[in-house]
Amino acid sequence: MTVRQVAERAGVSRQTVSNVLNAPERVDPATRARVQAAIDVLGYRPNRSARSLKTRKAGLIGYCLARRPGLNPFMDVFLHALCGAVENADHHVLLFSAPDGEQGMGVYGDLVAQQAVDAFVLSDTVTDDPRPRWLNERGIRFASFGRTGDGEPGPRVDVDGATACAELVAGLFALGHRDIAFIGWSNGVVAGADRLDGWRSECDHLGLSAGEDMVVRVVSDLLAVGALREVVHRGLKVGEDVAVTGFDDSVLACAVQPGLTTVRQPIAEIAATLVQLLQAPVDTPAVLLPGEIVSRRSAPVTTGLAGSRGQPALGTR
Amino acid sequence: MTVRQVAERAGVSRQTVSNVLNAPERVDPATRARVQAAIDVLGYRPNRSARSLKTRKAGLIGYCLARRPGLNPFMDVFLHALCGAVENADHHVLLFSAPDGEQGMGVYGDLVAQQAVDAFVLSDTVTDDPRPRWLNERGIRFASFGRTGDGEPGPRVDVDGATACAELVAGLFALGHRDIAFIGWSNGVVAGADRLDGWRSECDHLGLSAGEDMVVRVVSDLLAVGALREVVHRGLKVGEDVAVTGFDDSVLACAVQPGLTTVRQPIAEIAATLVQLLQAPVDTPAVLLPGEIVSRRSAPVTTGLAGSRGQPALGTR
DNA sequence: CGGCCGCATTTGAACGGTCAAATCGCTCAT
DNA sequence: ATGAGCGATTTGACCGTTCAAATGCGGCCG
Repeated sequence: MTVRQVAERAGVSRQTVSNVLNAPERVDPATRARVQAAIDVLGYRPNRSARSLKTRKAGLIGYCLARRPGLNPFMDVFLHALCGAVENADHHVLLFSAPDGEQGMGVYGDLVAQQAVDAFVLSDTVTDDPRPRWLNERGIRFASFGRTGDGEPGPRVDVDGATACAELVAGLFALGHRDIAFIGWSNGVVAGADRLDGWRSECDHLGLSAGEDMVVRVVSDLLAVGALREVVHRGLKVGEDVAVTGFDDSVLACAVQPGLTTVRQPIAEIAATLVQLLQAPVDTPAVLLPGEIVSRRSAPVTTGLAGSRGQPALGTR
Repeated sequence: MTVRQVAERAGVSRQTVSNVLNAPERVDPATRARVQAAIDVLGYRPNRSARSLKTRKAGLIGYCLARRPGLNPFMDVFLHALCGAVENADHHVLLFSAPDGEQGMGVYGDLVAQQAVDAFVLSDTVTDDPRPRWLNERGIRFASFGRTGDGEPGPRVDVDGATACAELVAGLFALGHRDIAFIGWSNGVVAGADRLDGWRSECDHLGLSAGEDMVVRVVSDLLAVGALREVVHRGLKVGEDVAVTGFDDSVLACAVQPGLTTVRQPIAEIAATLVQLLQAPVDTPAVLLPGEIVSRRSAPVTTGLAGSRGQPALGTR
């Protein structure tokens, strides 16, 4: 099924069919309807390869899967959102894998050289991630999801961890807690630096201690579950004696007992923004989206915002 | 960077360059080396669109994301494995989403009509999943991962749930348990029917009761976690009074306390097999791969197989 | 010495679109 | 009546690769 066959059936030339699809306003409404009818009858769909060859656009966005599967329970839902957002732009997501660090860049480069993808979406970025710089140096379009170092080039979007953490601290304060510690990843990891900042500034604001002795560096659901378990182990009541909060709203958060209060990431917006940013200039400032605090029993904060009650923990009817 | 430029630099014709890449044996070793050198120097990578256009192969395998993100904790690691297996065949994975049921098939059809993908890998199949039949009727290549109804056409691969469940029952029996129930999904869901069979036959074999009153229909980690929690709630000791096993070896399995004994799915083999099966005739019988029992504290079975000890539960050093 | 075979390599055409420029048919002003 | 102007449509060329057929070139045989 080609453009010629449609053209023949509609009694027009191939270019007119092409125009109906790509620039309908150039075609006379009557002709347009006739061509559209032919397209519908024949079930014609333009060949992607042929179109790509001429337009020099693949219609695909590359996404590299994290090297450590299973570690990011958030990835599943993120991919889903990304896929949807990309499809809204009449593109698709091409998955691939690559070695860690600098040497993995060859794969990125090859994909572009082969014209297999038009741009990349980066996530799971690490400290000194070579990707933003490498891609930028070669003029390859991309957009990052969170967690890149501040100096890194390229448009990026992230959840406003600072504000969300500050709100969590305020919420815990309102519950009567006065000793609020911060457990995060090891010092080198970029992720969560802003969360630490948010915790610290709100603690300062409320006159609470926020020294290094209070920083153990868990701001992820995975780490929070570990903390939660330790609290139980010591015979303390979670949500009363000790409140625990996470950061992700993964399945884990509602799977554990008691349900974990976390910050839900506005994934759909994140994905949509990423797709927009693929068109944006490299020097576009980072877009920060607000996270939504989801209150569960591990720290029954009230956020004052409507509709922020999370799904109940699993298994409790 | 085109095949012509490489040809010119190597002092040969374009076709010879093409042959070096696609049929090296047809080219004289000396010429081949010269061309290869030119390719390396120039960093030439063949244009995928142009190649696709001529060969009528997209070099992409379509994979539809499950409509319910977050429900399948296994998906993350599966996608990773699939991606790797597909890349070994010099292809890539194209992600897409589609509405449930019959109406979603339009998306599958369009992708093929556009020549955007060569074949599909199906997973997350449901009862009366229209996809195998629909694709088969149109001669579209695909391979399914588990859980299709028995009558469905097309090659498929699955984990041998029957054998794995039988082994679990035997392991529990050896631990002294005599009342072994089966909790599974609701009756309609295809998934786990074989697991139920395995449980039943081994119970019969050991002279244990396996009537309908013992069937509650959890053979997934998610369900197992619920069961586990209920046991704790009733003040019973998991792993001693009551043993609980799951089926997936998801992150959940080692995140809960005590760690959950489950069946690890041989994901890499599954993915590799799926890719192989894409070339196989539609009437290829289903490939069953053995699952590996991972013993944790929720049911400390000994399987007699070496190396089947799972990662320790999270947080226990 | 001419013709034939086989291997290595080259040439022409085609894959299915889209871009850019050309053409067509009308209207309207000169 | 002529031609400029304009919108709608068509034609020619090209994107980069591979297939199929053609060509060139030795060696071998008769």
